[in-house]
Amino acid sequence: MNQLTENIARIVRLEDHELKALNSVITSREVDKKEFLLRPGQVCKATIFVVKGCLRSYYLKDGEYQILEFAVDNWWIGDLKSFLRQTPSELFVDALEPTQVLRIKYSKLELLYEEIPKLERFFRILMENALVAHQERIMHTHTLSARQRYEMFTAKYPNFYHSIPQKDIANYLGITPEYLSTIRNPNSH
Amino acid sequence: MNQLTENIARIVRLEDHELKALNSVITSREVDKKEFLLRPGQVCKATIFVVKGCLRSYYLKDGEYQILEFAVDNWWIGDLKSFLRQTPSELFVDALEPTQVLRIKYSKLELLYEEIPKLERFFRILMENALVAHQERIMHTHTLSARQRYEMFTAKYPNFYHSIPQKDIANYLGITPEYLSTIRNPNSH
DNA sequence: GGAAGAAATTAAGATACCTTAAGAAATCAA
DNA sequence: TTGATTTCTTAAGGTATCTTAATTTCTTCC
Repeated sequence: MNQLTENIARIVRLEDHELKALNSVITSREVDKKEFLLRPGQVCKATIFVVKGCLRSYYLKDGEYQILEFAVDNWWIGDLKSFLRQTPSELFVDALEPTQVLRIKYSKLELLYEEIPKLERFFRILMENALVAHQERIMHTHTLSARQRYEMFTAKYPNFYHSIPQKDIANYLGITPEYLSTIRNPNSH
Repeated sequence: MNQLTENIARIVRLEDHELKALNSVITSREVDKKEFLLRPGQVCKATIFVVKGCLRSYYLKDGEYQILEFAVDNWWIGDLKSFLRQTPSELFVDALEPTQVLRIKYSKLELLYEEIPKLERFFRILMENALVAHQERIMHTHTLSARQRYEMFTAKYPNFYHSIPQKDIANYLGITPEYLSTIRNPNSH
């Protein structure tokens, strides 16, 4: 068992032979800080699970970068659209710190779904939960001020937010680093 | 076959007996304009599929309503979080026009997943696609101006946007109806 | 078909957040 | 450790979008 299969086993019960089949398609990798796992134009061939560390995904629009999401311990990342359709990605994925990841290739996962129907269930539930989180994020951007969104962020990632550069947090929240700085200044309250 | 099973059959091939089992848990219903299918506090007991018409989901924050999404022909709606966890909802779901819907109860769907593994695949894929759409919506709110988001909206719902009140489109886009009005004014270009 | 209500428009003043810029602090590389 | 680079802070002026409010247009419903 590794951290990924443990995560799966928390949702669906896998038989020994299923665990074995699953483990045979998981590859491990250490990612250096600032190293890229995906760049625009490449097809996202594998889905990435973070064992320990922090990755981010972002894209370029009019020369500016925009972060889509962070992935910390026990979460998944990649370019979902590119992965699902095996089409060229529009996202960068890189590491904010030295990070250990596990990966499953698209081609292997497709076969595995046939072999292990419970894996299909796991990913259905994973996608459902991710969708709920995205809906909540959309609600927060519509209903909360920049300051409130920052407070939500620090509450959601209490162990991580100090190791993510402030300008990246600001970018993720959709504000400028200068404005985040004024928000954080206690005199601004 | 109905419009829902046709939609499913486009993604996964169902045997006759599976179709039959599926159809036995689908209930049909006409919804009047302004009629509610869900209110905060209620548990979202069924997932809703729109055959024809238009529903919306929204919530109240500080006395203001905020639309989360619209569902038009061939799309699904509800309070996903409430549905998945069978906990009290925070959302309203109501009809913007007379709408025909099909519904599947949570309790029935849970059983059906055991009986028809292909249904699990269908919903995995449905959730994946919805997640991609939500990611794109988040990217657009961060990268596009209000005017560009409005143009995306009319391009995405060419057959529907004129039947949705402008104030609701504005609300969905996260702007005021007054501002949408000035954006739409050709003199503002 | 007309009255009452709701939605859309227009405009003026207000505000949250942005841009630019410069200095201070932290991090990185050698 | 030190110099170079990146990040963070502070502040002043600017812009997209909001608020309020008044007017017009569109719906609803009896």
